[in-house]
Amino acid sequence: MATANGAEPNRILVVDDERAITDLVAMALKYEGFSVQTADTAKHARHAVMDFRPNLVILDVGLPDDDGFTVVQRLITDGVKVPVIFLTARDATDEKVHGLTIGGDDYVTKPFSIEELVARIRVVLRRHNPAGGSASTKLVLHDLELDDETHEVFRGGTSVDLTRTEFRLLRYLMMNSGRVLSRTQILDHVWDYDFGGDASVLETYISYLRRKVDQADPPLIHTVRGVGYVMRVPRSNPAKA
Amino acid sequence: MATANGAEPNRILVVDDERAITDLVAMALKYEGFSVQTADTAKHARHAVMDFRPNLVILDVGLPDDDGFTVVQRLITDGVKVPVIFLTARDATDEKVHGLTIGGDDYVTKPFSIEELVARIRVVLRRHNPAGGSASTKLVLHDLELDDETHEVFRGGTSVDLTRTEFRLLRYLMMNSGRVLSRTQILDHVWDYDFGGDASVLETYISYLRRKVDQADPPLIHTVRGVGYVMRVPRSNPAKA
DNA sequence: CCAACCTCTGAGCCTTTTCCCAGAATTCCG
DNA sequence: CGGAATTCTGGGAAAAGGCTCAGAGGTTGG
Repeated sequence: MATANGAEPNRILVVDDERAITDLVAMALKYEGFSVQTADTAKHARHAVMDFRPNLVILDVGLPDDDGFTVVQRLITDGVKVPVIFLTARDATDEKVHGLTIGGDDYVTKPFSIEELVARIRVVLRRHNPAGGSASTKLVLHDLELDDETHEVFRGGTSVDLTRTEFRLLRYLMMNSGRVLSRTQILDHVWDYDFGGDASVLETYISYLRRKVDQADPPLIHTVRGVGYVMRVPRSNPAKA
Repeated sequence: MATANGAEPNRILVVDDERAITDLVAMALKYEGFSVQTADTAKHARHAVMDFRPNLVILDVGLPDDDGFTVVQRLITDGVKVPVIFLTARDATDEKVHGLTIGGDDYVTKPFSIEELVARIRVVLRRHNPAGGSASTKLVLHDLELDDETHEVFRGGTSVDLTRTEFRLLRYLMMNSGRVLSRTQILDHVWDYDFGGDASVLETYISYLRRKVDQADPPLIHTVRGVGYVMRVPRSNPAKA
């Protein structure tokens, strides 16, 4: 949840000149329970910061009127202290993309997966919000643990090595444990937004995950035929003697 | 932490006429928990010292209106006693610079790495603040020790020789042990702020470090594929709940 | 001025990961 | 039970990521 038990939702400002990006991100974040505003230029961004007072800014460094670093400098000058997650192009050999992580901010390269972005948002918000921040970075389901910060996964106390995609998929499933997720939903969240491939990858990765983390009893990853997948600890089944 | 369990944060005044420098340093130091103010001339600096009462001043010697040496003399005349870290250009082999450090102060040549500057700050503050300064200068992880003051590194009691870059990299990794650090993050902190190269140099240095300090068992430097690096003593069994 | 040392680059090599495919297995339903 | 739809899984090709080495260029100190 984006809010700590009923408190005000966190406000997030999304700044990018590509409409497709802001729309995509805004929709995803709203669904996550955040309060979202968007801006498409550095100028609008500065106004929005003053006005909207976001708890976090997602900022494209390739803005037409100003680069992201400058925007942040201006904010600091204005006395505004707000964490930033930068969006950078994959081929960012630019000098512009330097020193961005100095202030404890983070960055995500385009194209990204929604899941990845949301995960980063949570990490940054937790770091900057020690108040409600005793919440750990760990997801737990039965004897399966996933630690976002250290990137470690344990099943029944034993460490398991996962690849990046496996890790993201498992995180998404665990975050929504108990809820049945459609293939499309999963694909849209876990894979990069420009993924054009076949949906069967998902099945492959489910298979990988089952082999790596779901050999133990009881199984936690369940197929809902015709619908999708769900993670949960199965209710005790009396049919079995 | 910049503060000893909840005490007042240390105040640092950053004086440089280049806006990019003060911003960069201010951002980094704020994130480290210091309280920071900036000034861009000697005149402003003197006012800020009176006003802000910093515990430490970071002072460019190449100020437009006055050189750093004079600024310090004035402060002494005014009866203000505050440690100073001087910023000098790389080619300043002047005796002047050496003269500057006689008061237990220190100096750092531009361009510097954030990591290096922060390390120096801690050393100077500790020296001038023996009160709360029982914090040791040693970093320890398993049987690996790094002593900031003596610049020595031991693995399993055996001394290891590191070059400057190796040492800085190792220090940064150890300081953040348990946390996965991205390549960009490491580059931003450990390499000089004007470094324009690509991340492959980091891989080279990781390789050097592994050869020099991580041949022993268990390995402490771990690659998190697709993410970055992390130092930790591997655990196959986490604490049970 | 030379020698030693350090930093960074680029290339080659190897490993891992991702993705796609196709056949096997499972489930559903009449 | 049989057939269709759906899901699972192993194989393999292509791409990505990471490691190491040799050497160029720069700096330092004698």
